[in-house]
Amino acid sequence: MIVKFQQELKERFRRFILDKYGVELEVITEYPPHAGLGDLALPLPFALARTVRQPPRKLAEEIVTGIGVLPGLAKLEVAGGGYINCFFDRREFLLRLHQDITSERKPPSEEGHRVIVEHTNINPNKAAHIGHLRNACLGDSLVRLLRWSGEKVEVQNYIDNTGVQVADVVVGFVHLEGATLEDIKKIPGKFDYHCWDLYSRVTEYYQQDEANLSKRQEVLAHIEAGNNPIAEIAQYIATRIVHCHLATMHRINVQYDLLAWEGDILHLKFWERAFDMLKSRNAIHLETEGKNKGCWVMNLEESELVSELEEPEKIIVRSDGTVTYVGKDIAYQLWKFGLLGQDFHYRKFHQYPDGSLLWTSTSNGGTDEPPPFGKGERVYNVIDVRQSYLQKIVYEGLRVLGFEKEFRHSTHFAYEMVALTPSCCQELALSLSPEERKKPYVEISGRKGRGVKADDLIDKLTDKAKEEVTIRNPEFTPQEVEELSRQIAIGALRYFMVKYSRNKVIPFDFKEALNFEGETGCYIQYAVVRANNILNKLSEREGFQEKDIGEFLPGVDFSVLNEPGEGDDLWEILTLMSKLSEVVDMSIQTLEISVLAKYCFTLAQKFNAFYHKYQVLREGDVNRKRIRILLVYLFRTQLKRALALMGIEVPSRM
RNA sequence: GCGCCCAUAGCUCAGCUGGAUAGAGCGUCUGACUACGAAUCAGAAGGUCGGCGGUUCGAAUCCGUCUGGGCGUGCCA
Repeated sequence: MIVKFQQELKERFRRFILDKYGVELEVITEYPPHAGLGDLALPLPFALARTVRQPPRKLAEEIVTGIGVLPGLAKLEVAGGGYINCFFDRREFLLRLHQDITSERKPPSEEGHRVIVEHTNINPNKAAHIGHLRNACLGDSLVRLLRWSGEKVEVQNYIDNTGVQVADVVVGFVHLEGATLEDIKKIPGKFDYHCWDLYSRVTEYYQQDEANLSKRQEVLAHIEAGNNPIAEIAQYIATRIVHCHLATMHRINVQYDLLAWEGDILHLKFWERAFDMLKSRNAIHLETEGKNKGCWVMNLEESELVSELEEPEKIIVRSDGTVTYVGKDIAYQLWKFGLLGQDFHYRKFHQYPDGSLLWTSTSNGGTDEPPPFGKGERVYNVIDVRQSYLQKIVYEGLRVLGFEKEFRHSTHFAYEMVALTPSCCQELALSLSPEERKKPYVEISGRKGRGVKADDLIDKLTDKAKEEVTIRNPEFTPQEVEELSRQIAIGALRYFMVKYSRNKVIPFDFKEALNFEGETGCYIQYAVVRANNILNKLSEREGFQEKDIGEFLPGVDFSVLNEPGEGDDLWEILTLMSKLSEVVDMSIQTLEISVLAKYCFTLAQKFNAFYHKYQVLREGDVNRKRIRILLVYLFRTQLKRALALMGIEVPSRM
């Protein structure tokens, strides 16, 4: 809401500078370091001083006296070496803020462009781990932010069901366990956990004797050929694991619109189509000599990527004729933009408890009337930073095909990995080599079965939350405790996963992750719960209803807002609340969910301080009381909204 | 070798496109619950912003360089 207000101000200053000094300047606003210096600062005189060649302080004074009275402002002041500080008219601002926070947000228009966000993308051969959680929390938060800012968003989850990783688990079942499809189907309990252990046993099996690797090749060949028992086993494993992953992700409030299966990209010959396009554009060529003889390679000599490579070429099709992951991904990316001239078939895969449907791609026998998928205007791929180079090649593929706009509209949402601290490994009884022990952290490795499983972490968090809830509320029913601790656990987890900037490695540590105090999701939830408690007590004791606020507002005397003590305290929180949409824009622009996370925490902090300092229920002065009620209500509404953008719910009590 | 990223308080991190006294959380120490529930709050201690140059009226922020660490650079994904 503060953005609109600022634009009006900037325009007034821009025109004044143009009239008086004949200089066209972009007026920049910033926030003063503390509230005493005003609500908005204009460093404009410094910029003007350069062209006009006069001291900034003097210019600032001229501008302040010359520009006169501005709407919405209480006063202007010159400060420091030449800042112009603006003080808002607090009453007017508060009324605008109330209007803004209580009005409905318009839903995205149906005919608008569609944005595609791809995230999660876990290989369907083992349980999800904490690294995958970071991906899903970031991706899902981005989805929520985009939707809130009015975008129509389609969420895709790519399933690599034909790759090496699934093949390895098949090797495990068939060659290590001697299991048939029927045996595998009978495996009870957490199937993804079973595969987690099996997968690392297969890695050991390969290490015992390199000849064992031939089993992987056999299985891969069977999967590719299709219509055989091995392929059936692979598909069964992948599908069952995907259901496990969906269940895990559902626990943390993450949903998808479409599962895109790599197998379908192959069966429907997406790659062949993309291959033709690349060939006809001479974007790739068949290498006839040298070490890449027999491969189709993309020439990157003219790309800025060339400096990252030893060879200015990237193999797209191997000499045995199979396509690499990059090739498949180019085809997929083309499809996402509606550039491939081909489409999947679709059928329903799963229905979420809220009624929304998850669709899946399929190679044949799809449902008659699926909703439209693909044809995005912009595409975000949430993939960890280690794949930056491959992502660049995928986008480069679009560019060399002449799709300049789509190239520019492809965004790799890159984030750093979650790693394990040596102490965390010790806690999990994971063995480390002497070199690894010396490192600050070690990578998670599904292959080695080294990692913290997502469900285990969620369980731990939930158990701890249960303890805490029960200590504080021994009278709660088991169902209440269950629901509240779920919300608290997920809040803690989701906040933990987004509070770090994305280019920071998270060295995972149970103590930090299981914390409910300080800068945590729980802290923020607690602030909202407190605000709700006040509103609930008001309603119990005085029959207050939230809609009463709109009615008493016109009659309130707002002079309290201008008092040095209380006025300034309230004002600080109110201006902070007004910045949510600005923070959301910033988060999207920089792809930093941590910006929003930090904002929520700061807002909660300010409220907690207010909570201790000022009483609401027992305040005798009517105007004071009403303004405090207004603040509590606006705070509650705004922070709850901000938390929802990170998929964090607010418990009714805690 | 080349490319990308990181280095700020004992620990984990913020610090927006350069701007007004470098901020949080955890940990340590001192205080505050007959309640709008202390999963909280108030206060204290703790920093030559990795080193050295440069640009600028002004640099944690931009440029160069060095050091230390991480990750890429596959006919794996």
